[in-house]
Amino acid sequence: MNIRVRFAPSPTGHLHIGGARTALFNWLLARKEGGTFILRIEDTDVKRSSPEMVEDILEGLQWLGLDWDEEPYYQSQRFEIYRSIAGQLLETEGAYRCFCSPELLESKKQKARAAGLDWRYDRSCRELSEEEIQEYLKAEEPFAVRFKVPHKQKVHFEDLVYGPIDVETENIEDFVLLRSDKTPTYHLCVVTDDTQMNISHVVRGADHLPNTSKHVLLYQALDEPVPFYVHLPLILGPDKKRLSKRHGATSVLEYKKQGFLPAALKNYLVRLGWSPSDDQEIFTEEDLIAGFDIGRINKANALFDPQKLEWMNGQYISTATPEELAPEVKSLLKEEKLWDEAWEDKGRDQFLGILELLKSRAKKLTDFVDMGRPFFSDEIEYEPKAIRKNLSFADPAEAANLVAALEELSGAYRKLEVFNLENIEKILREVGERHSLKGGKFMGAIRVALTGKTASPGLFDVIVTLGKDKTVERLGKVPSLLQ
RNA sequence: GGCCCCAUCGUCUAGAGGCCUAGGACGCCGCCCUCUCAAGGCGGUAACGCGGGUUCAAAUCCCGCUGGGGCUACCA
Repeated sequence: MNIRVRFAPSPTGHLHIGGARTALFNWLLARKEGGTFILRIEDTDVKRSSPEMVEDILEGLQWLGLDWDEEPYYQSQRFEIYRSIAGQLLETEGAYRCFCSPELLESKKQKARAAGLDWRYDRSCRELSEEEIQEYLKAEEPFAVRFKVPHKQKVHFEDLVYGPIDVETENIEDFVLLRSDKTPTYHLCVVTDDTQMNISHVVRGADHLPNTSKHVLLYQALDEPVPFYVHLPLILGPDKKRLSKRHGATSVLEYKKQGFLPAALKNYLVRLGWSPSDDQEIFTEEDLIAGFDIGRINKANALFDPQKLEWMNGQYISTATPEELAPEVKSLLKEEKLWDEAWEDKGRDQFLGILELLKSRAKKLTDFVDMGRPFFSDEIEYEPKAIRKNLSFADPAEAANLVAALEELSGAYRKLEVFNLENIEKILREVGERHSLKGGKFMGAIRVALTGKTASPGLFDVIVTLGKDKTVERLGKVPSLLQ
């Protein structure tokens, strides 16, 4: 079977977590089966769609590496096609003209609601006589085209995730296909396009489950084959509510900005609603494509957990090589004005060494900037907390002792020919002992002097990486920092 | 309200009648490693919503309830 799937976002909003997951599942299915993944921009709502959002969606997909086949389709360029299908349905009496004005419908709706009744279009235009219709037409009354939902029938379809679903047509409204301004609605467009684009599997969010019966009816009226349906459980916010701006409803590009890796985000997303047959959590892209299986998609909605995403991202950063991380970190450093072109050539090894030191500690790419500041910049920010903890002494004698020890250490380092890990540690421990300073205490003070922080990579690594000159210089600043 | 869907640790999930004393992952807690913080290693915490059936046997099948979600637009 020739698998053709589509991701069909509406550019009325950003490409958010939920949309990205839908795109990912479509993409995985296509790539696994050697099928085709197409992108279709559903911009039929001219008022609410915007080119900026189209741009956001394309960029987001590109960032995630969800490459589409064929040129993207834009529904706004296909209005004539939808109109002709609507015309066809009018002819075959699968649809009818509705002359009710939106205002009239709104007031009917209000009234019904006030009376505590549930409202569905009352089909008052469905039985209009030919004369009445001609009269309206002659008067150039605007009309919408509504689908003629068959009476007392059962609509049935099989969803590959949710199984068999049956709905009584009595519960389905005569929905609008063409608005009175002649623009087509979603229902008409999806069915038309999925048919014309030969879509084999409709993979979309479960929020479309109630729409599906309408679509099946449309296929039947058009005498077209119904595609396979694969509805995906919804991703809800940590508060069990629909994804909102506070969590995942922001653009995936926001995650990029926050220092997430596309591979990590994809990996996290794929586990929302899908699980492998074993306990694997981290997947290479090849694993994912090979192991993806519609049969293992879950039915229950999932809650978005930012903590697990961070963990996942940290895993990807930890296992990445410094070379792989370098380009991303470079651009972040550039933004912060911390980038030095020397890192690209003669300082390259040192730069990579810094990344190596930090990567197991970083959860996000932006952490390289925060944690790496002492290495990338000479302007050290001394955390007040760090000074308080490691450079504060009630007893002046203690402070003097520390200063003396640091002076001795600086002197010894200055004279040190081979400034390597082994020698550095040996000297430091000796000096500490000579001044009766406990290892932790001494090193804590040095850590603050060198990095301004309470936490850093291993101190000896820091010293070697910083190099003799910077180490000595920073150690010399301690007296002015003491409290 | 009506219609549709769903229901295993706080979260993501494994589980397709006996393999379940319910497994893994995140988080949280503790220990180890240790110069701090991570990473890593080890251990712990914690769940089958409730009630009826069916069956020798039910987390797994059926029904009801409860709870949650979605849809209910001339939005998509």
